[in-house]
Amino acid sequence: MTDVFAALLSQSSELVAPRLLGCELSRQIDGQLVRGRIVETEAYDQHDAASHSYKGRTPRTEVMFGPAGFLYVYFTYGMHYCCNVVTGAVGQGSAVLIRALEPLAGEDIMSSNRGGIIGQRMTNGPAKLCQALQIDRQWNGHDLRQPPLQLIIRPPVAQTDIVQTTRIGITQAKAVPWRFYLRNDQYVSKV
DNA sequence: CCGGTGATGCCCT
DNA sequence: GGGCATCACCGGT
Repeated sequence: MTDVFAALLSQSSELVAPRLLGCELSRQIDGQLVRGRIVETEAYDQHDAASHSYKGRTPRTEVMFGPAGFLYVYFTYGMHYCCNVVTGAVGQGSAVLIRALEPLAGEDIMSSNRGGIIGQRMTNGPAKLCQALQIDRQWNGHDLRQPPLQLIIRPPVAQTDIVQTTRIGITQAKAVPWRFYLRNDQYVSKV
């Protein structure tokens, strides 16, 4: 396959989730660059009771069943957005939740979007980083190869720098170890 | 630092 | 109508 981006993301969410650590989300807002390094992810899959796609295709989860490399944005708890990178083959219903970023550029814009918060609490949670990058429902289904919101693939991080553990904030399939984060990274949402 | 809790809207049963 | 892949704030330590 010549399309490296699609080839990488077309793998299972369980494989893609650790691979996205060290990759970057790049966003342009009013001509300004806002960028962050992914430091924490979680995998979700159709055969996974914690996944939105578990009960099959619905209008809400339609994007999850589409091609890899697109963004699945969902709204939860009446006020928060979270974003996922769709993975796997078409029809598979799998995605990787982006749970935390290390800010690399545009910290002033992120801080402004976050009500003035600076530092780790600016982007150390899935809804926090969406707020910082101004990602909401209108970005659901966005092609992550296209500006103004792109996923930048970086070389894989060393296996020894990755911690694998159980996912956060779910009530189903709590034992499944599909959360991945960078060891000793201060921007991870929770140790 | 820690745990408890209220805010608030949409999706699916 | 119940539950939710969350967050900020509050009070006690």
